[in-house]
Amino acid sequence: MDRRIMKTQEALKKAVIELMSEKNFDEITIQDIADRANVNRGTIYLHYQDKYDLLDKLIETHINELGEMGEWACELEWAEALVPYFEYFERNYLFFSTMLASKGTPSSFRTRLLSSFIEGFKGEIDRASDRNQAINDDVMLQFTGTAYVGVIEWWIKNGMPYPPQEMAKQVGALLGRSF
Amino acid sequence: MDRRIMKTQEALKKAVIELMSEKNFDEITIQDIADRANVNRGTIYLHYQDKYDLLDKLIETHINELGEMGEWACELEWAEALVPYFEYFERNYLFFSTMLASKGTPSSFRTRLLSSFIEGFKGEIDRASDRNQAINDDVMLQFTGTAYVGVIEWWIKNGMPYPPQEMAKQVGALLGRSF
DNA sequence: ATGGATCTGTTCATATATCAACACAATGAT
DNA sequence: ATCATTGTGTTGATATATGAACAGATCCAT
Repeated sequence: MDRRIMKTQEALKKAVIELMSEKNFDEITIQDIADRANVNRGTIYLHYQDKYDLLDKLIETHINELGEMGEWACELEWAEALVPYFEYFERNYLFFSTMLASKGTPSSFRTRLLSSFIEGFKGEIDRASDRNQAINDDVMLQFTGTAYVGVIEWWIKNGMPYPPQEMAKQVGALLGRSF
Repeated sequence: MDRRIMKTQEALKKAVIELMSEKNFDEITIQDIADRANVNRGTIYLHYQDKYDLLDKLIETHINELGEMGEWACELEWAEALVPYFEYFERNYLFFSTMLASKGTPSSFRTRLLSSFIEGFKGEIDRASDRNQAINDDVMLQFTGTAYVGVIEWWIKNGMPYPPQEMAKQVGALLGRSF
């Protein structure tokens, strides 16, 4: 991909995140975004339909990156496999805290995140032993998925009180217990 | 000036400063700068002759900005007039510390800075009273100029042990005493 | 010294970003 | 209601940045 495209899109996404942490998404104008990103207003339309599309693509980008990390980290123990995730959350703190906090966010981010996790969890259920015999996939996935999202949400909103490694270890233990 | 030019040049200058704080100027390659600035190698030649020209313009930019601050701040007491200067040094800490530290820097930055200050000091000498009767302009300017540069150099190299306001007050008092 | 590898400075065709201008919609104050 | 203001999305001409390729220079190990 052309360097200019990357730079422009990065700047735009960063700008939206920053602005959303300052005011409601509705009151953010295209010109605001352009100014913050130091980009011509028209340039935005070369990449996105409108500000909703921009927000959408921004979210999608992160969901996708999380998804790809999953494939990469399979074949690992939970406690280890989770480390890159929590590091990712930490690295993109402003994004996650904004998206999880912002009320006016269209297309609830939390919901999309949950779906993504549930999708990733499929195939992790231990059907070898019979301890999960009485538990439906639906129930299992919903249980672990919401649990996972919930801890992340708490961790982010509370300013990441523990380091990513620690979180990975503890949440990893709990997930391992559930599946 | 076109936004793209500004962004590119900013990125390039930032890249040079960073790289110079890591290795000797001689061993910095054009490709290094391009990579660090996330810019095509050829783009550099659209703005500068070579890396020496880039470094030169970088220094010139700061010298000029300092010069313009002088005109703006005249008609003020020294202690107040110096505040924006020290704030400027603080804001561009990496630049000044690198330029003052780097041995391999061609066209000694310290010398250019001194000339600039001496130029700015002209006209500040108190000829109204007769306490400076026996002192030549040359001597006065060289004295105060090197003193000023010296304190700045010390302040920067020692990690700015006092806040800019404090430095402005103290150095302001000393300069006022001299002129 | 010789050859391979890296760096330099330049060129070209092409892609992207810019600015200014436009018509139109939405908003808000009088 | 109306008018001025602000925001939106689009267009066209132009400026700048890009990547690839080139020839020559410099460096370095053999």
